[in-house]
Amino acid sequence: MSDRRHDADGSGPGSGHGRRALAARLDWNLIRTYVVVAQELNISRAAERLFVTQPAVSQAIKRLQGQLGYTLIRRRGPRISLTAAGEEVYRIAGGVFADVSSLEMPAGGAAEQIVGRIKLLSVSRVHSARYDRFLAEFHRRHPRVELEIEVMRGHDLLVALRQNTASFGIGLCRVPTRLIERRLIIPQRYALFCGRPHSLYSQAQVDVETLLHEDLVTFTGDQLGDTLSPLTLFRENHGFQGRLAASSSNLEEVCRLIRCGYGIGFLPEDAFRREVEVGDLRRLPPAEGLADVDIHLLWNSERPLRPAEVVFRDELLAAFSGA
DNA sequence: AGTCTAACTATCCATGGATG
DNA sequence: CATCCATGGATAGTTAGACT
Repeated sequence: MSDRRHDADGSGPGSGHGRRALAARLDWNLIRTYVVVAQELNISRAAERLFVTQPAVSQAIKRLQGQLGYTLIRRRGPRISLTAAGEEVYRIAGGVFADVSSLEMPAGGAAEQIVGRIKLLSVSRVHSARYDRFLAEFHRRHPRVELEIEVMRGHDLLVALRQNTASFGIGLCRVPTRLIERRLIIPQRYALFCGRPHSLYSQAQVDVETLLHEDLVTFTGDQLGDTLSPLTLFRENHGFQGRLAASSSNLEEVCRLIRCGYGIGFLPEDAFRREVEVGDLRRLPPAEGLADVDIHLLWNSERPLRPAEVVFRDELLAAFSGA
């Protein structure tokens, strides 16, 4: 959107004579779009990552080729591939984005004093005393590193990391995923809960058999069988037959629905201890919990990390290494 | 299945006239 | 002279349907 109508200098794309320098007329948004296409080698997937439709990406590539004056992508039946020029543009664009990223760190930052900004995407209710201790210690050691934390759904978090819009993610990533590096940091155990209005809340003795026919409150992700699928497996293995009474993709809302008596539901045990203590929730059997759904530190494997990000990652992983 | 094309809509922004 | 507002051109987006 940055350079509309400014090509109205009488020279069409690729016309050669009397036009402004490439750097002045190039629409950098098109480069960003192209980088995603080159990574995905699939226009539809690139469109998904960029939150636009497939034709929008197709047209953007055409415009970029028009501005550059040469072909970047060739079609082979239903597939696309990069031309030699396309490979070169991708290589150069990667360097440009790394350089632009480094602008976020003020020039001349003292070598011994790490300066910069870290944008962290996190799923809600990450509960870990060690994580809190790390954040406190990190701030004490690097007071000039600014930290921004944005809470979002697990799936959105992965999409945002692939788009390179944040430094790191703190979230679920059960299986290796394209473009995402992951390191386990916080093991998390899910257990069954019910709320105060639920009939089981005040029942003296509750066994697992009783639970099998209760209505369920679940994560939307659980229904889709993605990041929380160990819970789906558990549900199948134990033959839960209750109907789905309510669902949400947001942990807080799942907790609210359970608290309001919609049914029994799975929640991360440590994150909701407080609700149990104040009597809003009751922890149900089995005592050993249901499934482990671990929290990972996540980042884009193709992102060139800035100094503050390298320090953050290394110190976080060190803080979580060992028992 | 994946991509392209055509037709249409939405948005941005330069321009110019009206107004205080 | 500054500000506001209407207008119109250019561009980027969308959907629907055709093409490879």
